[in-house]
Amino acid sequence: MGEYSVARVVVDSPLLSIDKPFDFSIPTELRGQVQVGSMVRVVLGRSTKQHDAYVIELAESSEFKLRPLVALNGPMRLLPPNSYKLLRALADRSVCSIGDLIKVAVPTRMVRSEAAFAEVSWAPEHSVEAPGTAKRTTEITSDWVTNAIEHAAATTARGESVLIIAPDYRDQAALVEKLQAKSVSFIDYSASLAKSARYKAFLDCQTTGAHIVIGNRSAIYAPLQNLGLILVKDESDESLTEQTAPYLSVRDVALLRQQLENCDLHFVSAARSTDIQRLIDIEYLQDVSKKRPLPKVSFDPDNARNSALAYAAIREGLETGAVLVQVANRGMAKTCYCQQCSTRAICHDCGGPLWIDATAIPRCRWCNLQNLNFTCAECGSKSLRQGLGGATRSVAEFGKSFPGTKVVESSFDKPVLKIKPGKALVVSTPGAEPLIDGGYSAVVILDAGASLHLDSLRAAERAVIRWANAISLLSPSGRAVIAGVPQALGQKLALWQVGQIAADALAERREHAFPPHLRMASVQGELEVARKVIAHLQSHMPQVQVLGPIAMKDGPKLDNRFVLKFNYSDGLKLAEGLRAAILMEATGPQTSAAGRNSRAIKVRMDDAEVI
DNA sequence: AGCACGCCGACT
DNA sequence: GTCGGCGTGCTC
Repeated sequence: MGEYSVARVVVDSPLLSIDKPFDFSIPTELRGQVQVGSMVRVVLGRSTKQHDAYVIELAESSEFKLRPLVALNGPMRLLPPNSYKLLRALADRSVCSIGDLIKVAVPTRMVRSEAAFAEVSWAPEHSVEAPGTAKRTTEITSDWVTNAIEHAAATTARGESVLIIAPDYRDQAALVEKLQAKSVSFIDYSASLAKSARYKAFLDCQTTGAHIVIGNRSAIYAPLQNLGLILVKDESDESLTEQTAPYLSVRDVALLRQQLENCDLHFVSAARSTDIQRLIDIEYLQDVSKKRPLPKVSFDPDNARNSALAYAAIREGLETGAVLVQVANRGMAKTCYCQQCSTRAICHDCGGPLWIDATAIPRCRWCNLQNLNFTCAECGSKSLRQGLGGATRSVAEFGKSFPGTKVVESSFDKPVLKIKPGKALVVSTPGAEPLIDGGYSAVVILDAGASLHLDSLRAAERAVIRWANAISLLSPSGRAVIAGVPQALGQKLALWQVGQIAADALAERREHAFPPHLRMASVQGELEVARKVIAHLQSHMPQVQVLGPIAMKDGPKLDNRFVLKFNYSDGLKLAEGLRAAILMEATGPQTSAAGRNSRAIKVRMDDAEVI
C-alpha cells in the first residue's frame, strides 16, 4: 500500500478549455519518484504533441480511463502545493489559464543546476495555521531600507522566511549593501540573474531555513515554504505590474498570497497610492506611519525653467553638497530639439513646439503643421534630434547656468545607481535618482506641472509619488523645491500631507465612479462574439455595468471593446462568469466568420489602458 | 493547439 | 461512386 498509481496534473497551456486537472497513470518504473509538485510530460487528446504538466495530487484510482505519463522531468518539485493554490486562485480571478501564470512564476528548468541540491534538506510541505494572527500594514517612510531590515530581522528571528520586493535594481542594491554589511545572508531573486542562477535561487527558496528573498515583480511567486512576511516597496510603481497577460500587479498578488499563507504583509513607500488609501479606508490595511520630522518643502507655481526659487535652492545646495534635480520625462520623449545647439525646436509658422508623430514626421503641437524643412532659429542647423528622456536637455542647460560644477546625468536608459558625497549637480529622470550617503543638500523638481496633465487618471497620483521618492533622498538638513505645481497641491506638499493627497484623489474617483473606488475590466474581440459573451454574462450578473462597444484597432484587425464596471465583492464571481461565457460562446461551434480562434476574446481585469 | 470524425460538393 | 474540404468536438 501507499504506492500511488495515479497523478492528477495541470497542463502548461494557454487554453482555457484544458485549464483543469487531468488524471494520468504513473508507469510502474516511476512510482515513488513522481511526487506532488513534479514536472512531467503528458500527451493529451488525439494530438501527438507532448505538454509540460505539474502534479498537483497523487491518488490510488481515477474515474477516467487513463493514459500513462510520458516522462518525469527531474527530481525537483517545481510547483509545490502553496504555489499551485496561489496560481489557481489568481487564474480564477483573472480569466486566464494556469499555464499563463506558470510562465511567470516557474523559471525555466536548468538540469545542471539540480546537482547542487542532491544533499540539501528540503522544507516540509507548507501548512497554513488558523487565519487571523497576521498583520497587514502600510507605512509612509523615507528610509525604507532600515524599515525593511527591522521587519525582516523580527520575522527570521521566529524562524519564518521573508520576501522583499522592490521595483528597481537600485533599491534592491541598497538593501543588499546593508544586509552584507551586517553579514545577513539572503537569496537574490532579481530579474538580472542568468537563467541558471535564477533556477538555483528558485530551488534555494524551497530548502529548510528562514530565508530572506530579494527581488522584483516575479519574486512575489518565490516558492518559500514558511513565509512569515511579504514586504513591498512602492507597490504602485509600473515595473511592479506584469507587462504580459494577465497583467497582474505585485500588490494584488501579494494581497492574495497574504490571505492564503496567513503571513504578515507590509507596504512601504515615500507617498501613497489611491489603491492603498482605499485599503486603509476599508480597514483592510492598518496605517502604521510614524510621526517624524517633515522634509522642508517649498513650492513655486511658476513654471520650471525660470523659477527663481528653484535656482536659489540649487545654488545654495551646491555650497554644501550634492543637489538632485528631477526632470519630467513622461510625455516629453518625442519632443524635438536642434541637433546642434539643443534649443527646443519650434514651428516655423506659429512658433509652437515640434514633436515627432507616429509616422516619424515632425509636427507642430499647436497647429499640427508638418515641419519638414526645419531650420534652428538660434544656430541655423537643419537637423532635429528627438528628446531623450528630457534629462540630456536639462544637463546642457545646467552646464551653462552653473559653470564649473560637476554635472551627473542619470536616466532610465543610463542609470547611475550611487554617487559619492560631495558637490555635484545630479540631473535625473524619475526612478533613476542616484543614491547618496547622507542624502542630498537640496532636491528640486522641475516641470512638475507637465507630469500632472497627462491624459491618464493616474498621472497626478503617480507624479506625487515620484516627487516624494526624490524628496525622500534629502539629507535631514536639506530642502526641496517643487516648481510648476498648482497652488492647492503645492500647499499640501509643503505641509507634506501625502496621505491626505491620496485621500483627496480617492474621493475624486469615488465621485466619478472610477477605479480604485470600483473595479473595471475590458472584454475585447470580434463584435458578434464579444456581444454574445457580454449577453451571457449579463444574464447571470445583471448588476455589472456594461459600457460600449467601442471599435478598436488592434494591429491590422478591427476589434470591439466592452468595458465593465463592478464592485470588488463581485470580482471573483464576474471572473468565473466571464470564463464560463467564453467557454460557451467563444471556443465552441461556429465562433466567427473568420473561423475558430483560440483567443477570440481577450479579457483584461483592471485594464490600466481604460483606467 | 492539434487532430479525427463527419457531412457536403466536384473528380480520376 | 469516393476524395477531401472545413466545421465541430474532445482531450484524463
